[in-house]
Amino acid sequence: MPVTIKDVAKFAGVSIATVSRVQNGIGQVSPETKKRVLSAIRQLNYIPNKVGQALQGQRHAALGIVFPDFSGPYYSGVMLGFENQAVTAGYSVVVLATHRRPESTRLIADLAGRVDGMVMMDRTVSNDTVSNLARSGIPIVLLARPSITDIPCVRCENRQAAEELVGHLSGKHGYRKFAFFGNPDLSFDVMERWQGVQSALRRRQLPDPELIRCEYRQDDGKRAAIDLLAREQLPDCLLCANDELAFGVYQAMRENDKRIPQEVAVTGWDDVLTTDLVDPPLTSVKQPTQQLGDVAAQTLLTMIEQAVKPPVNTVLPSRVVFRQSCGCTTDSPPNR
Amino acid sequence: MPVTIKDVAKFAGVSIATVSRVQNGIGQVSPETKKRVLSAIRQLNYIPNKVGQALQGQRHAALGIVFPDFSGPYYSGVMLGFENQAVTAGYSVVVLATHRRPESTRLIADLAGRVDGMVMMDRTVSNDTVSNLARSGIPIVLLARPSITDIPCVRCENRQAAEELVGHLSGKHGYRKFAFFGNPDLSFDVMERWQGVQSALRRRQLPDPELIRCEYRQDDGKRAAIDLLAREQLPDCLLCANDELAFGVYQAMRENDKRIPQEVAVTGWDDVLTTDLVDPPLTSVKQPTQQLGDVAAQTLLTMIEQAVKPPVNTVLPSRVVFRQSCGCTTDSPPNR
DNA sequence: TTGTACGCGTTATCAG
DNA sequence: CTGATAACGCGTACAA
Repeated sequence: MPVTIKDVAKFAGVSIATVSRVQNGIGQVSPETKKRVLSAIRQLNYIPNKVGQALQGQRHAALGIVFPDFSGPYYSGVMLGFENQAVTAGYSVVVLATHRRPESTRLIADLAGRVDGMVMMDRTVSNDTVSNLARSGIPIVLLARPSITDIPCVRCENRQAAEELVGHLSGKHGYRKFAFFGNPDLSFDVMERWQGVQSALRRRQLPDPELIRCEYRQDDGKRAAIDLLAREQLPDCLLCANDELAFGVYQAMRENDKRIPQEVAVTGWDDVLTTDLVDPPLTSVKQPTQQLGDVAAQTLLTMIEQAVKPPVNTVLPSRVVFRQSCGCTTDSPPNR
Repeated sequence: MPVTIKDVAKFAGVSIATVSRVQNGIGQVSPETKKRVLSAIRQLNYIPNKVGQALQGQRHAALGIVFPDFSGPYYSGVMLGFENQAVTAGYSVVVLATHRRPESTRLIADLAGRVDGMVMMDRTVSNDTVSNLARSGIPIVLLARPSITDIPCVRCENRQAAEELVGHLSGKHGYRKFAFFGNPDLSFDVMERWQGVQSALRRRQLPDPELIRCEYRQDDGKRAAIDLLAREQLPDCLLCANDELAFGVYQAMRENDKRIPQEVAVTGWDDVLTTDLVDPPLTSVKQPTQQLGDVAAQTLLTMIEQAVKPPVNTVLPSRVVFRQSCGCTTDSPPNR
């Protein structure tokens, strides 16, 4: 049903090659036939078939991006940056969320067959799968996930932010007993945050933090906090691996009439849009999500188009934003 | 560089057709050669090329989805539902955000060339462009946008929700002067919400609401609210076209020491994740975003696979969630 | 049971 | 300047 170059050629009374020449502006065509061809193209509303082009040109003009999930503003930020760069460079974007599906390895292999390069985020598949894929020749960039062999990776700084956060909480507010909400095994970022918090406390000779293992959604944080409230004594401060967990903790505290930060301080991570509107405003660590997508796309495009090796490690800076949930009375950053 | 069916055939010492037969389980192959072929496939790590398959099968095995933008939890909800259905049905998902780009018409035509069907959301391109595209034969589903000719559309209910919202605000709280934040020209949903509010007020013989024209982001709401605060008298209640606008209004009110809902009531729309955690908890209208994506994908798949005409109009129910920003003292829904 | 040959839509090459 | 033809990778009639 769709109109092909063949149809145009027949309609204009010329050869396929001539239509192609006009279409792509390559080679010599007499003004007269050119006009005839262009008119035929317009009348038939001919659009070159992408699949034919891909097959002949050995190029998909598409980039893939693999997420573990989609929920939350973190992912939309990354996607926004990635899509923007890709489309500007003339590529389509194919998305895939693994959702911890058992067949995700197959799905990713499929994806690799329809794109010129792909970005893989965090714990989407095993290192082995990534290595195999990379060895097969397709350009790959890792996102929020450590580099494997020499596959480039782009991520946010976590350890120094943890250091700054803990320094403030212990130094300015005098907290000693910390708990960390999150599951380091589920995400490389969470792992780094947890380790950063641990070493920052050790460096100050403070007690080791307690790990409250929970997933990454609001409900998970709420449940974990309710469990915690059953104890006789609360920690001084709850460090949450992301803002959604912190919001869940807020719910649990509100429903149990516990006041933040008077009875327990809370901090988040990512600094999503509404952190300054919740009650109390949430102290969090700002991540440059959109830039993360930007840089990942640019790195990938460099690999594809120039066949030049991009930097293996790109680390984007994070920044702690102090608000009132940590015990501060104003929203401004502290003078250190 | 990638290994093709040709390579496998040569390696196994059989014809291309035989490899294809084994690969797709169609036709008769002797157990012996089958084993040889399978071993070759494994050893060479052969993965059928999607482009070749697409060209020969006249099928992309991909769906497209076009957003005006990506920001915010509303879009990620829709995307989540859509991607899930598509992948389950064996399709890849190609995303595109128009961002009011001037070349969006071309970008969408491009997209149409690499998918089997596409969903177009809200005000991404003109009705004419959509009609042309549909006439060219590609299955299209409209999302949060009225049906054009007989192109199926999926959307959320708005007018009845507006009626319920206004009924509560005027009936229970006695508000009379309303202002509506948003730009009805930018989105069909906003248009319906605005019209719904207008007629609900008219039906009650209350003064016409004032339209405060602003875009859809938090900053826009904040700016518009600051302008409003310069007046001598505020309206009784500010109805925001989405939650982000409402959050912006919150910021403006907080910075100017105005109390919600005592000095002015505020409501949002969409009911994103943190509406119950802001101060005060935001009264909003819950939209089934994920289901929106689900149903859109299913409708599209019906059109593609069964060549059967799906329902032209699918309207999913919305639900008002009453919290404290409208003047209620508890978070539970009112008894009407 | 297996192999040959063609078509899908495009671009590139080569001969005229 | 133009047209015929090969090639990309795959599936599938058709022939052996």
